[in-house]
Amino acid sequence: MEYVAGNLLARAALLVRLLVKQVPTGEISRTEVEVLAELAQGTRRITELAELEGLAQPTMTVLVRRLEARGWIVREGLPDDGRVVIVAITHEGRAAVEGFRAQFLAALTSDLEVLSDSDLAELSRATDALGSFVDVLQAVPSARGSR
Amino acid sequence: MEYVAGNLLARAALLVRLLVKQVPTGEISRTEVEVLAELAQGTRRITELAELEGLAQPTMTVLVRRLEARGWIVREGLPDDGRVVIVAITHEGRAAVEGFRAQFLAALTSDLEVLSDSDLAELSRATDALGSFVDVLQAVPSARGSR
DNA sequence: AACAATATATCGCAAAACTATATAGTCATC
DNA sequence: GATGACTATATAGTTTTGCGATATATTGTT
Repeated sequence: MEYVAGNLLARAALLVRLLVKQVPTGEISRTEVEVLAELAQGTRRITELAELEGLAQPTMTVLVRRLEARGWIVREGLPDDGRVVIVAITHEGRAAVEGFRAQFLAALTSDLEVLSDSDLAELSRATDALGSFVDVLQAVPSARGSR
Repeated sequence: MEYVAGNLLARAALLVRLLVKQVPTGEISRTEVEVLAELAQGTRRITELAELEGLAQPTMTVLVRRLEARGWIVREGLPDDGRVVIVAITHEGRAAVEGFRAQFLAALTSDLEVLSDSDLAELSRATDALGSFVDVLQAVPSARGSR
């Protein structure tokens, strides 16, 4: 447990920086891709998105506005409740996510090729493990009100 | 390979944001901790540090200056070469890293406790895998000149 | 109707990183 | 041993990305 606590964050953060550096990110920011990827699984409210991504609500409002301007998402109202904004991904949005992934894969291929099969398998497992842990963190409201 | 390329970055980045959010970072920034942790393994030049951390050299210059002001590192010249700055961690610097880790562990414990033993073991493996991959990325100079 | 609560939007600001460039020191060559 | 190319670090200015505080609009409650 000490091991994980002492090293996971640092390594994950460093990994992110190094990976980002490899790819000429282009038109779309990392956070934007993540939001789009989240939306690819279904519509969300602004606040919901913010919580899932670990961002403040005002940040998400602005981000969503940007995505809308580029035609990657649409904002719909909820008939029952005029305050709510439902965000849904568009076809163009899905295409943008796919495009980013393809570009990223291309840029990363040279790095991944260096790895042995077992290293790659290990990295794949690690990807799963991170996903599970993210789910845990998203589930635990921690210092927020418990919804 | 597509799986890793498509998901690793997004999950790692999200994990970082969620984890950071859990800890009242306090006096020291994440990047600072990482640099100190790197220096705990031995002295480095400014440029070397920047490359290892995936940051631009001017960013590292400023960062190192901040760390020096707090007494966490010292800057030494190289007798042979007056241009070079050798950065070394101090006892206080090591203590700062330890302090951060302890604080981080405390904040994270509630999250890690939720996990089963096997999940935790998996996360530990993931931490290793990330470390290895980071090593690979640091070794491949990619779009830079090959030193 | 008045008031509290909720969802989103706006505003101003701060941190952290970047690019471009300046400065200072070294090395090679003449 | 002076000159110019090269290298290591520093400085300046800007951009990006996020935040907190607060405003606005809508809903629910008494």
